[in-house]
Amino acid sequence: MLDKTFRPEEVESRLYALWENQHAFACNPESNAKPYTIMMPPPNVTGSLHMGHALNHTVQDVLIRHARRTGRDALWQPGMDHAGIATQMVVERQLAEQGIGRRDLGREAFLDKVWEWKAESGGAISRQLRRLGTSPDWPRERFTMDEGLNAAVRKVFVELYRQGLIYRDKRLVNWDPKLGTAISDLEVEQTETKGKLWHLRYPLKDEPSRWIVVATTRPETMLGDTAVAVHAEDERYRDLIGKMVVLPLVGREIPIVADEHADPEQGSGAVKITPAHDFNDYEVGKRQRVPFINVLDAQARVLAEAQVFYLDPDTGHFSPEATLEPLPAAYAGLDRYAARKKIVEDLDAKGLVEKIDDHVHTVPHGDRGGVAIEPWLTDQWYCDAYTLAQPAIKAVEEGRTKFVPQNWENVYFDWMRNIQPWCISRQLWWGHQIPAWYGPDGEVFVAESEEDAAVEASAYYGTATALVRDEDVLDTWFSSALWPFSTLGWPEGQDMLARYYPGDVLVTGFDIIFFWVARMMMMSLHFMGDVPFRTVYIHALVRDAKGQKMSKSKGNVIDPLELMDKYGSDALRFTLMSMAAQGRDIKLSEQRVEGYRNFATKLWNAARYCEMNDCHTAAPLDPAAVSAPVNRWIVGELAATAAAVTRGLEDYRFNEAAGALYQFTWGTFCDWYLEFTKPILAGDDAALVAETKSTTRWVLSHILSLLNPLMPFLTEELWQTLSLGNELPLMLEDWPELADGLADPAAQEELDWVVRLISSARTVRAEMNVPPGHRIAARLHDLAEPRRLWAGRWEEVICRMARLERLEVAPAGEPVATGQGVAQVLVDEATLALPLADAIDVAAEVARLSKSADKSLKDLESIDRKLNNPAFTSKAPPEVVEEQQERRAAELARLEQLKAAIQRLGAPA
RNA sequence: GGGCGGUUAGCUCAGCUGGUAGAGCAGGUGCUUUACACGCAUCAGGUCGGCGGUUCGAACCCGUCACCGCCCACCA
Repeated sequence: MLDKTFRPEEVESRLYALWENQHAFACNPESNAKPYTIMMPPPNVTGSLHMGHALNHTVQDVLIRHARRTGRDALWQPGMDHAGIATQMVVERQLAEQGIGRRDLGREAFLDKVWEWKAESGGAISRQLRRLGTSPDWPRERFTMDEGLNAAVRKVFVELYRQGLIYRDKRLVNWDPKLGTAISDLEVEQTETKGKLWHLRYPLKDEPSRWIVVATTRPETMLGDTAVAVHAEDERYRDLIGKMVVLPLVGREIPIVADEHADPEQGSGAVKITPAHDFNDYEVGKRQRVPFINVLDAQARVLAEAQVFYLDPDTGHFSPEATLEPLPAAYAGLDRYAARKKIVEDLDAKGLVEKIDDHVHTVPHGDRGGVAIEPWLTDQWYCDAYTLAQPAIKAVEEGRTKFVPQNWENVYFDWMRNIQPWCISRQLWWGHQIPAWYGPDGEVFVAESEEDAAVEASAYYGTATALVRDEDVLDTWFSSALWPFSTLGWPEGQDMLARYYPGDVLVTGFDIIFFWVARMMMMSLHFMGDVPFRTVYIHALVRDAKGQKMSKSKGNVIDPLELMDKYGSDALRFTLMSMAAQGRDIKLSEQRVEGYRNFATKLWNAARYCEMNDCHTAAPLDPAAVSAPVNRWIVGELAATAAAVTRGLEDYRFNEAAGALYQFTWGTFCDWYLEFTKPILAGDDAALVAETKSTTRWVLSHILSLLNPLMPFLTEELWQTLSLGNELPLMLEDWPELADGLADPAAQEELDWVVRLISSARTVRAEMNVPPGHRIAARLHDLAEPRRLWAGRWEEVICRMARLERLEVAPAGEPVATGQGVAQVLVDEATLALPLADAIDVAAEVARLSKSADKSLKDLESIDRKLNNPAFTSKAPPEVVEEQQERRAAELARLEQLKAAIQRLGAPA
């Protein structure tokens, strides 16, 4: 006998082990079945399961479990991402606790530490994903730094380099001074910051008593100023264009130039130009051909000597070597903020600070390190994303890859059509080291191995020459971009690729459309010649109550593991599926999870009831051959539910699949069918009992089967405990495919009528405050017998109603019961008279019926307004008009009945 | 500045092709009805953000305004 409640903690690990032992998650490359592929977005090796993962992986698991059960050869490719910056930060932080810096260890030893860390604590998340019940093909798990994937990365890098799509360039990058690395545009977050706007006086060279005022939010960068720009049309400064100013504190002579960048409306209208420390100034510097002067080191401290670079106007490249120029010793080694303070003080002391305004502006910050980004002039590797983007744009335009919901395509297009060069090098150690080697003269040799590079170098130099490998590693997203094919063995093996590429669907949140989806599209199209997946399903982001992204640093995380401990994985999964239709945000409430835990318990108890009544051992059912109306009805309802669930899963409308199951299981099967059939099971019509038990078993089995992808543990446990299948676990059983035509409209209408009759009777009881135990000798009048399937079998209805409602229904045909003590219930053409004797308050009953009559009258008027409107009858489709006419007739009849009922109570209608 | 999404019951949200506004939770009332109190029954609760338009008919389509949120760009 089943326990009273489902205890997930006792079931989940046992069933999960069972599935894994039976290789139930494995794809089968040998089979003839049509493949179905989902590439798991590889979680960070540092990650722990958060709500976003839970949603993302539940969606994928539901899809893959459904595909598997519809006979597809399903591959859910799992894996993990090495997460360059995140992982290196974790390990560095641990080392820092022991007072060790990564440079103390050196590259090799540090990387050993990272691998050690990965072996010990990396991959906690894959255990947590198991906890969630996910069913990827675990033995095929890949890591972005597996040797096979490393080879793919090297090959892609080398090929793109040879095709001119990867190149090295000196330009301004987003530099994170805390992490000491370049980062891409996407890793920069704009943060609104309260700052100051300093108005500084720059004296003219020829007239030292006269000055031009520039406004800046970053006074410390003045050390690298190489011009002052004003607008050509600006009357205030027109006469100054072409004159020189002497840069205070530094003494450098710099020109006042006319440039469109200067906006007369902003600041003082004159803007200092620091081409090596500001992206706009960089462009101005190129236009005005002024020097680019770097004044900061990698930690954003002021240099002792500025590095001056000149741009060659012909080649567009910088001078390879910097010319050094001394900077004031007072600032050397100061952090940029300390330097700012001191520089402002020193300028003020000289009377060169005109004014200081409060100023709110947005400042770029690194998304990992959290410090302000420094635009910094360095040599980095770039990928020509523009060229790679063109086929990726076309593929979506042509519908070879579709976004669901489709509106995300616009986001994708906007970004792709304005795509910038992708900075792919990072000054980190953990990651794929760039396969580039330098000769003594700086000549670069890009090759898949050191040996190959050496061969190229000797050819180039004419003799064997020592090479030094580029120290940088690649952006983590570079290897992620190859994930759809690198995990399938590219470039070595082609078999898995041929079978499982391209994937069917990619499931992800919109926050990584740019980071990942776009780049997979670009790389896959370039190297595989085909899209990486046919569909991109974009789900909502799970946020906190304020709409903030959940993050550990904000401390606003709801932990899915805690929810699973408390309510079970199935409840969490079902909750997430029920909410999957929402817009962009999911605000998760624990109450909701609790509600679906209750749903799990409800189903559990329905199964327990079936077990107690030996329904689980009943004979198999041919659903087309059922005869009793109540059984025909539930079979039809189940068939409709199955169709809704299948449709929901196929259309990525998970909430509808979940909703249909919830509604049917609780609201139809438990609330009505099981109650209807209790008297049957207690009766002595052996054939009817047998059919009802078989039907009950059949419906329960189908509920479990349809619910299985959403609630794999509970359904599997019941399936196996009650022996509802044969040897196969439920997760490998065929998906229910029900024949058309199981719906029986007559039975449906009949049962619907009974439901309404009983509900109405209950309402009367409740509103009239009839004591619960009070039995009522009710009478049913005016039944249109020919319409009723059960016209000759009233005992069934009586039996049910007597049991459920403590009514004793007299056979039809007896005179209408009237009088002061009789409440009346109308259901379609029939009237149920409930003699309540002293229990009833006549005035209250009249009021109740009058309220119904009023509503009926109002509805009738509203329908009449429509029908009396010639525009409606002439323009609306005939079926809509007809529908309204039918409604009118029904409403009119109901009104008459209500009036009659009120009259029978002795009150004027 | 450009774009996207949202505004429906007290709360969280569904509502697909325009045709009688829904669910869960919370709330009120009543139930030791032998599957389930993680339950059963029942009730109440709505100007579908405002205004205008299209339409026979608008929560839904169009315009506009307000507020909330997100993305991109810029920010002297």
